Amino acid sequence: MTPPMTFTLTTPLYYVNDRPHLGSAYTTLACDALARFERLRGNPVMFITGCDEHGQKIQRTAEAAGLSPQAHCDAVSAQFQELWQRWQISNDRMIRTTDPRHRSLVEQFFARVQAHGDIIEGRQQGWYCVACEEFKDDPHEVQDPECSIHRRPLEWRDELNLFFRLSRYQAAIEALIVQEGFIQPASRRKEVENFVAQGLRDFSISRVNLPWGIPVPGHAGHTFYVWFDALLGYLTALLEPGDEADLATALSRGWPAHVHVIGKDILRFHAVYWPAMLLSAGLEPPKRVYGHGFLTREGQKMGKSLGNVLDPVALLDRCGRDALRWYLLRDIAFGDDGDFQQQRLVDLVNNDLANTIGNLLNRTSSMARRWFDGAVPPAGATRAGDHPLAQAATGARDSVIASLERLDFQSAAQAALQLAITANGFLNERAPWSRIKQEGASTGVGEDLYAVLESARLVALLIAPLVPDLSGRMLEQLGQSPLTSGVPKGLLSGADDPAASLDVPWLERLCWGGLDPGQLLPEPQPVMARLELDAPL
RNA sequence: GGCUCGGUAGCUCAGCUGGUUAGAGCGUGGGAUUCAUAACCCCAAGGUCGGGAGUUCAAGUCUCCCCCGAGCCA
Repeated sequence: MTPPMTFTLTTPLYYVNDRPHLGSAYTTLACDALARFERLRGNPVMFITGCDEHGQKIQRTAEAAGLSPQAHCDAVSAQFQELWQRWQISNDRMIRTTDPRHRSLVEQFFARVQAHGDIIEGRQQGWYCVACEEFKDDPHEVQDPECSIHRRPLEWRDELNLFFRLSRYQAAIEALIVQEGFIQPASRRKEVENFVAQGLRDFSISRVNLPWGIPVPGHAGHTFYVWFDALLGYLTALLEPGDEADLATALSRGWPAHVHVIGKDILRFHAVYWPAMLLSAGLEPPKRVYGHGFLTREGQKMGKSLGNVLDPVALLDRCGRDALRWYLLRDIAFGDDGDFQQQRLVDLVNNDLANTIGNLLNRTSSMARRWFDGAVPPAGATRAGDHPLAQAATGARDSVIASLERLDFQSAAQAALQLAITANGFLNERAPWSRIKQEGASTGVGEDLYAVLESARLVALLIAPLVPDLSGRMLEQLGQSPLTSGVPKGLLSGADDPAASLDVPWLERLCWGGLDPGQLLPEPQPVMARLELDAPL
């Protein structure tokens, strides 16, 4: 048997121009759920996140703050690092493009592209937006043009640059992007197709007079354009801690990536420029690129000027990990734009997590303990797969897995939730609290409770990739061993010992009937507190 | 200016190739219940499906025009 291929997934490499915002947390969070899911089903995972630290914008921001660019990058990337720890993001890597090995890999990559004849010299003349780090083709205003996105003045540049011959990849990129599933969600594919159909033009990959960047070998005074070096961070990140900075080595550690998850704004770079660069260097393009939507807040764009930005750190302190993860993943269709609404957050967390799921476990465990010696009751025939709740559980499991495979966290969450709703309905229908008073009903009541406890166990397992903490607390209440979805490879005792093998694999545990009758149940404690927000976030 | 998506109950959205009284969740109102985190379960109200014209026996569902919003490209 061949070992399963490493599932490599990446977040954007966040630009360290400013402190992390909720959007970055949202993307990373979704990737974390996906990474956990893949680990749970037994695949080796390489979950990469990191920071993009070069470019003029960063240089200027650092200057404005009276810091060296490096000191500025150190400070901001430390904030990202800390944020991911607080959110318990299970990334395997956190790459910074100022990593010395990165520079070496960029040079090797550049050499390959150059050897392929895809680097030419040219004159770049035009209006440049430092905030976009991009040349603009045709500004509206003839005098004092400004960037339509950033509302900042454009700067006139006239310099000799190196160009990447993107135009040679017209056909290759066209063929790539029409592939079903390469660009996701499919609704965004057209946009890229239109762009490519207009004809790909060579783009400049170097800058002069910009010290804060990686020097271009053989071209004194030139540094690489950030968009040339940044995504190579994904390759650098593949290196093991002790590896030499060698491109071939990196490639052997999990390339191509299964999916680059990015915000919709940078889809073009990931779906067009980057694959072309990879092809030029003789490397495989990623299997898919997923451009997710953006978050607004109470219907409005978040921005410094409006003063309505949500600070991910403060948010976490106020609401907790489970609440935020659940709300963001369960209520917002990942591919679409979504609106962050405080009331909605509270409603869903309390309804879904505290009332429906948490209370289901609580009430059932309480009854089982009271009437069945503090333990899981005898299952009788309910342990067979034809019980109505067993059927519901199987459906929920299939749906969760299928949904997560297509990054549809919303459907996955709803499928798991539906199982809890069904179990609550079943409980009400059977009314064990009334039946237990009847003579000789104990066996039947026990079986009903078994079925519901078993459903709760499966709900706990199903929500593990989405809300691992809550999942863990539920399993604990059921006397079950914990899952290890969040353990990056490097932190496992044996490097070759995938998390899944530490105990019974997740997929096996997802089978009906796994709960052992007689298993002692701890004293019920609410697994999810209701969220009370007295003041606006 | 060109192109692409949206505009369906208070809110967020489902409604496939046109076909009986337009659906879900949340919110709201009511009922039932007591095992449980004032939780669970059941029921109800609420929409001239952005506007107009057209095709059709029949249109949120197709065609055209207009209005509004978002986005990509220029």
